[in-house]
Amino acid sequence: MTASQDILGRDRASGGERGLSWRDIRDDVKRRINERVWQPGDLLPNEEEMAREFGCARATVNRALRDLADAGLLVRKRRAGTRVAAFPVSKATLSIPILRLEIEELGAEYRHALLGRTVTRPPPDIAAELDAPAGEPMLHVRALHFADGRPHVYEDRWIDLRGAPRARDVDFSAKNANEWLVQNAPYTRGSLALSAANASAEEAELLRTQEGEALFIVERTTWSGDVPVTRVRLAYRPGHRLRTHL
Amino acid sequence: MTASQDILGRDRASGGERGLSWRDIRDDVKRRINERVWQPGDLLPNEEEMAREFGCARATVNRALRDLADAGLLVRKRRAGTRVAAFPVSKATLSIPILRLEIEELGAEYRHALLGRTVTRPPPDIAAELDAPAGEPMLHVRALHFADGRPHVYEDRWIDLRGAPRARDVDFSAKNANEWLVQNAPYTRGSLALSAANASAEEAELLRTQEGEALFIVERTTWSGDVPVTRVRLAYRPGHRLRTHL
DNA sequence: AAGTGGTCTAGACCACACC
DNA sequence: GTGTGGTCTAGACCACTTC
Repeated sequence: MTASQDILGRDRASGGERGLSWRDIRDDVKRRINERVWQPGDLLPNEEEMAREFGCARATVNRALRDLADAGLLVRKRRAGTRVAAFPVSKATLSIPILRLEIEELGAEYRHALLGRTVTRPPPDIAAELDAPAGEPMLHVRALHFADGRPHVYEDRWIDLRGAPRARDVDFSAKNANEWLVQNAPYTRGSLALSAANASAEEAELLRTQEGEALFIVERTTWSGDVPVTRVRLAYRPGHRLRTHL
Repeated sequence: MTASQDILGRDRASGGERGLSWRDIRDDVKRRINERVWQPGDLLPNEEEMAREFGCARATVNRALRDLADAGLLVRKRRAGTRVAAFPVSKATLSIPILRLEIEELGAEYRHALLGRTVTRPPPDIAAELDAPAGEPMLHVRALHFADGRPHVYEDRWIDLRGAPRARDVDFSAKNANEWLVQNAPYTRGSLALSAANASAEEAELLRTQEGEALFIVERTTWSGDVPVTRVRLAYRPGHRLRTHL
């Protein structure tokens, strides 16, 4: 049996069947981009050629390059080939767990308080955001979520009873609306907006801070097909950071 | 030639080779979860069985289920099988382009102004965040980015000259630091934090707003291996929203 | 020990974009 | 038309986890 080396310098028996893993290839391509062997805008060899160079199947190269393209490092087009992105876009994935888990993962004790529950017509901006008829009454739920007894998030939520009819009969003082909806009102699409806002007098009092303090705001709206499900505005206590890695 | 129907009710010629696409399978599984055929926590059939049901190769089922697991809808473990996530985590992908493109995509004209460029020792919190020696001098760059002549973002950036040595000789009044670094100082890992802060007097003046206004803050730190590259704090003008979909 | 997902292979055809 | 990535297949072996 003769021995050979693949492009990464690994010894491979010539009779060996299994080549490099797609992670190996991904990492090597990433390295070449970082070391500027392939510069922004450069055209990479096609998949077949890379498969030959790496000594693996084309599907393996495809998996590796697809991964890098998903990460924003490569731009792939049929016929045009694969290029290093001219401006590699940082893509960060925000995982947004239910509030209880978010707080418990901080090592804090979770508690919530229902502040209000009414069925009423939402203000026009809320109805418009949900693409709902203006006159449609919705369930309006307001709650405060605590971490170790301190107010952590103020939740202001509108629930469309057509998208989540069973919500009408749920006791949201026992099970919070956030958690109930995640498990019982699946959505097919949603929008998310992150911003900053000065605390109103009411928000300041609830979050035990001063009026005007900068609050981190998360607004989420979800639909099931074309039917609105829910729209929520979360106001976090001052100093809160949403962290992730790149 | 006889005809049969696959599980989705499509007619398939019995001699036909090609089954459903992984997207078809993904969508059908997603539909069953939304319609609560499979409920949170439920165990799904294994890949081989699903491949038989769908009339496709196991690899195709794998691709579909892997996609749903990446999206947070399924939890997959070897030997234990595939389950519907008990608390489907919303995962949102934030694409963070360079500031010029972000502004141009709003349909606005981009311009930037260099406010300052010095080589000095960073304050302790910056050095700590970067895991850099406290005494190490860094390049400190401050700039304002305009959209249609209005201040849009205030950028306060520290550049570690060990991670990006060539930055010392770049004219950041011609090419902004954000763009230059993206193309010339690749990183292997980074952290991102989103928060809210009240505008300082200086920030208010630069962004042409009032002191105390709530500003949306993005802080990004990147390293190349263990070497710090850069740390930037972006303060957006009041009202800015970072949007994405779920 | 056994069952599950994870991955790789070799080959094939397809879809799209550019010519 | 032609070249590229996109996907599917059938089979195989592996890695991990639970039994």
